[in-house]
Amino acid sequence: MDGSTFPIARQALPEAAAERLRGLIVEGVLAPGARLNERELCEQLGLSRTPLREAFRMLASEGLLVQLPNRGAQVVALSADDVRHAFDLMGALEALSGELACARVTAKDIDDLEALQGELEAAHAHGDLPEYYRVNRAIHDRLNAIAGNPVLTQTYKTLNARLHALRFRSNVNQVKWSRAVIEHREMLQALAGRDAVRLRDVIVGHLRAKRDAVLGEIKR
Amino acid sequence: MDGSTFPIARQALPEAAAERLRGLIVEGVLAPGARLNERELCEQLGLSRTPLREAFRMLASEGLLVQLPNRGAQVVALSADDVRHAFDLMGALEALSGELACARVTAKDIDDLEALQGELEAAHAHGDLPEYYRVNRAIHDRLNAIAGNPVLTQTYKTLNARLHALRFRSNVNQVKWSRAVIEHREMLQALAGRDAVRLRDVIVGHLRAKRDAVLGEIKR
DNA sequence: CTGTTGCATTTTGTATACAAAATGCGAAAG
DNA sequence: CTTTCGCATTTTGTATACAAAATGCAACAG
Repeated sequence: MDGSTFPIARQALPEAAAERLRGLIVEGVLAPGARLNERELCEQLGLSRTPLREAFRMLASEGLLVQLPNRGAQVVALSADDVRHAFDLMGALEALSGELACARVTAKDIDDLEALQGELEAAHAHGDLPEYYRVNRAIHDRLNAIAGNPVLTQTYKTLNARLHALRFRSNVNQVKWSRAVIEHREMLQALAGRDAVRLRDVIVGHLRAKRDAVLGEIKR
Repeated sequence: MDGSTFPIARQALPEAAAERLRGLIVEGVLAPGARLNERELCEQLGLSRTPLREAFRMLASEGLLVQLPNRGAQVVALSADDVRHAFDLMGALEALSGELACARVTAKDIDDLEALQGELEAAHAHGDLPEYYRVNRAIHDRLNAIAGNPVLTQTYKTLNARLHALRFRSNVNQVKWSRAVIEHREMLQALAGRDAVRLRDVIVGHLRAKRDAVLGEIKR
């Protein structure tokens, strides 16, 4: 056995369908509130209703879909309160990531994060918002990985998918954007100094600002 | 329409099955690592494989089951590390509950919690461990409800189910038990004084102690 | 006696068939 | 002209049928 056996498991249809749908929801192709027709999706995805419905159940458990009795599934539409609540929780999750990371972070981790911070500031300087979001996400994911808590990571990823479903890739205003960059630098400093208390404060503040920015965009 | 229409939706088979299985897993009737035979469960629950499999997907998303390719579902068996990680996350969730609760708690809430605290101390005095666990859970659930964050509540409940699946209803030792009662009183004091910072510290410490107690029991 | 191979049986994964509920539209009544 | 009722169609929910993979056991080779 050389490990190169075909891992193309042909029984992963529900997982594959869920993954695909997750992408479509997060990218906004399937808009919030959109109703999902089973037959239609079956044809598009090339599978039958049984595995598709199992995928629906998974996504519903993740909070990306809501299933109405006898009326099928639809993409979740978050209210302003939902967003507020989700961001509050996200703040607690990321704060925990930071605390745990302080106890485990290595010199290489810091180097990598400083490189990412450089990319972040470059994206900011160029006004390249998509790139900024990409690097931002990479930083937060990296911090989460350093924390080394798979249960936390799973919870974080699930909640993140729900929030990304908002498509809040809106233009934040310049002042808030600059603030966010500064907060990222502060995060990195606190982490480098293994200052868990300060890191927690910075992260919670960072998420609070992000929450308010998103809520402001939503109101429009 | 008087609202008394039959809410016995006959299409809730997957939910009903999931609810039932969740109970069996949490109660320990279905032991960690146990493999679930679809046919067998179908007969016992009185339904066909289609809705049962949808229930499996839900429970797997909640982390109560693991599904192996072509080898069905089995009850999750948490490692010591899993328990450690789950409790660390639980600490962060409950700490957030406490912080949010400080900002929303009413006089009546405090009264109710003080009554529960009395029940808790009575259970402790009588050495009634099951009753202690019941009241303990009631207190934590109440705190969570006061926080008023449904996203948090959902996450909390799901994680709680996973931990209860451990059946750590083992006898904690007297010293730790007494400490827990004291910590509960401190929690209540901090909440009554709307001291979010102190409440957070007490809760995190409380969960850390609980985590270590459970880990100690597991090692046996 | 031990280990492996091949086959029968069981179990899982997917597709399809059938029943019940919801939906949409047109006709009829007010 | 609006509203409501009824029916045809669509869509969802569940059961079953079929295919592929896994499992267990017995026979055989070493």
